[in-house]
Amino acid sequence: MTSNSADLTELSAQDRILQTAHDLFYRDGIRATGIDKIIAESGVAKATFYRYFPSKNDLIRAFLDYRHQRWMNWFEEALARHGAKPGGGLAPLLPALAEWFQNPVYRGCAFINSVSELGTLADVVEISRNHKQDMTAVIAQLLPEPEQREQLAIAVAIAVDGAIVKAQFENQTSDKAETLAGLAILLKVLSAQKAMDSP
Amino acid sequence: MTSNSADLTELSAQDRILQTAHDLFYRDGIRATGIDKIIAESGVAKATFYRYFPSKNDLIRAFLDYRHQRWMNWFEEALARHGAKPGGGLAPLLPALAEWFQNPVYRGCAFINSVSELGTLADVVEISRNHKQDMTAVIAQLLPEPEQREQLAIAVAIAVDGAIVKAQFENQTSDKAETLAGLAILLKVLSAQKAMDSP
DNA sequence: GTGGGAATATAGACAGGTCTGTCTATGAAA
DNA sequence: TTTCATAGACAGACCTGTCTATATTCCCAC
Repeated sequence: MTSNSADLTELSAQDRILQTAHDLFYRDGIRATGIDKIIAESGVAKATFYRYFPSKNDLIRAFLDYRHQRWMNWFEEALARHGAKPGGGLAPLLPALAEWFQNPVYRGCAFINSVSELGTLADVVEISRNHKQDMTAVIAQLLPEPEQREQLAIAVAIAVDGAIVKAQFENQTSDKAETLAGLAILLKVLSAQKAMDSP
Repeated sequence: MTSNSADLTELSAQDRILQTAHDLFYRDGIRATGIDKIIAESGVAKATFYRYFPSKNDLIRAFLDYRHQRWMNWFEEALARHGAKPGGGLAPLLPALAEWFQNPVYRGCAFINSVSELGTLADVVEISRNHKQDMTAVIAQLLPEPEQREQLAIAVAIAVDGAIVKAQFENQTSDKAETLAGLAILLKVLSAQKAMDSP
């Protein structure tokens, strides 16, 4: 999920804007990033910017959609890399998330950040809610038991979101050990949930 | 934890500013709230504002300290109201948090929101980290086992933070049933953790 | 080959709004 | 008189969005 800003030259103007906005919005915050900065760093003219994104709010929505796509792709790919199979259990979650948390550009979940920052915009909240639902659906695929799978997936997603937040509070250069240890406990007890409930 | 804006008349100018800022920052966001709006709603003059808060950043820090105090007081009081005793277990957590999540002005955790919005300000992150440590310490008091109490408290705090975030994504007027059900599962399995580990 | 038009792009001036912070003038209470 | 307060003008920075002028490339017709 690294963004290679050096590769902007081969992209269309629209993609350059979107990728630059993605990086700056994620790093510094949406409101903290003026459109002139995006324009300067993506190397487009103002008229081009407004051709593709008629307003900043349009760009914000595009950013969230783009982020959703990228993140979901990464999430599923990282889980698979760590051995995920349908119904195979929660084990791949921890190393996959560790990968993300330990990325030097990590600054939490773009959707949580956006709702925090722009919670008064209904479509930001809607997009973010949908993102979390999709994340929860992927987690549900990991769970072995069809019974109460949805409920358990929600509980796991809550644990994941909590870890995402806590990792954001840890020093950026740290290995997020405390967060990962706490999440490990949660995933362990949630995995053991079925053993307890099985007759 | 209701703020009664109608009671501002009996407060000092400084407290009026602080309380007004608290309400507006929490409701709309810090950057979304200009100082002129705080000034207008607290009924002070600009010179008075700057007498007590030499810059907006000073006000933000004061807001976070004030919020910390208020929230921690509420948290401990709500747990006690729901039957909390040292070592008495996690049961009071769910109703206490339900109380908060179901408050019509609920908009998540001010500290999570602030880090999301202003993550580039080091002292905002520091204050927020300290807040979470204090919250975790209160949670630790609920746990019965001295062994691994710190680790378990961290896991519980992660679950709580996840629920805080998810409740913010639910519709503001809803009863946050999905979040509370998910959190209930987490607290149940975490509470059962000791039973599993005890010989 | 040349010229013209269309499409897309660049650089950036400009208007108007919002924001933070500085400051003046005045008023009220002790 | 001192202290603390009010109302609000003002400067400068930043922001979003509108618009002008210009440049480049491609395609087509002559």
